[in-house]
Amino acid sequence: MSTETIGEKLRQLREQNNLPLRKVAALIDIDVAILSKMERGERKLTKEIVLRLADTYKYNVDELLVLFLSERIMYEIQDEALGEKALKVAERRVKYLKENKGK
Amino acid sequence: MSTETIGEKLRQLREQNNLPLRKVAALIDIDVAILSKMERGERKLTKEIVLRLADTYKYNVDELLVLFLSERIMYEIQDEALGEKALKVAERRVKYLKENKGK
DNA sequence: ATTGCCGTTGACTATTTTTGTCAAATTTAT
DNA sequence: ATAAATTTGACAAAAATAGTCAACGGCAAT
Repeated sequence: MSTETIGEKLRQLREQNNLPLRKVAALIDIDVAILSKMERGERKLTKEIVLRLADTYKYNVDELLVLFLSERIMYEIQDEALGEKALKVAERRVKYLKENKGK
Repeated sequence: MSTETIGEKLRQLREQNNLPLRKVAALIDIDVAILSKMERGERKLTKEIVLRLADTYKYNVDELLVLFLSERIMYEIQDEALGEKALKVAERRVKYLKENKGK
């Protein structure tokens, strides 16, 4: 199962491409320090950065985005006893909205 | 199905208790304007406020918290095509973490 | 029409969180 | 050892959030 964080995944991709932080940071136009922190989960990623990295590594964007979003979701319910219930409710509500989209 | 927002739910509860914003705001120690905005979804609620309101209205805390959390979750994936997938992945990951809690 | 009560709105400030920049320190590889 | 790569922390800038306040509008009763 995909138990890795998106940061770990991104570092893995970078290493597979044999690219140093320095180069990737230059390519996607952010500071090396920030990229380093993002890979290690010390800084939050943004959707924009994820997109640029997917492009840089030529990797499946959707897979990365799902990982990215799921992590943001998990962040919202961290340490919450009712987290799982909230997730289920959110799912039902999203589905409901979709069915009745546009009213 | 619970299709209402937590703001709507809270307003409903307040009205059922025949309490004016003014009084509830005083009870939970926030400004009337803020409470008004929270009930209408113009301002985000905080967990703390939800707890105080549940207490004020003597209403099921967990139900309100789940509603509150699910809304925060939905906020994270709003307009995201991959939202539902991300929710499912988040669920699986949360379960995984739970099973291996404490490592 | 005035008073009183309730809720809404917007402008403003303060506070907190997030983001960006940089250089020094540490680690890793050659 | 030295050079490249990465990590770390301090600091400033910017953005998001939260709080305060007063004016405004609706409505009912008189």
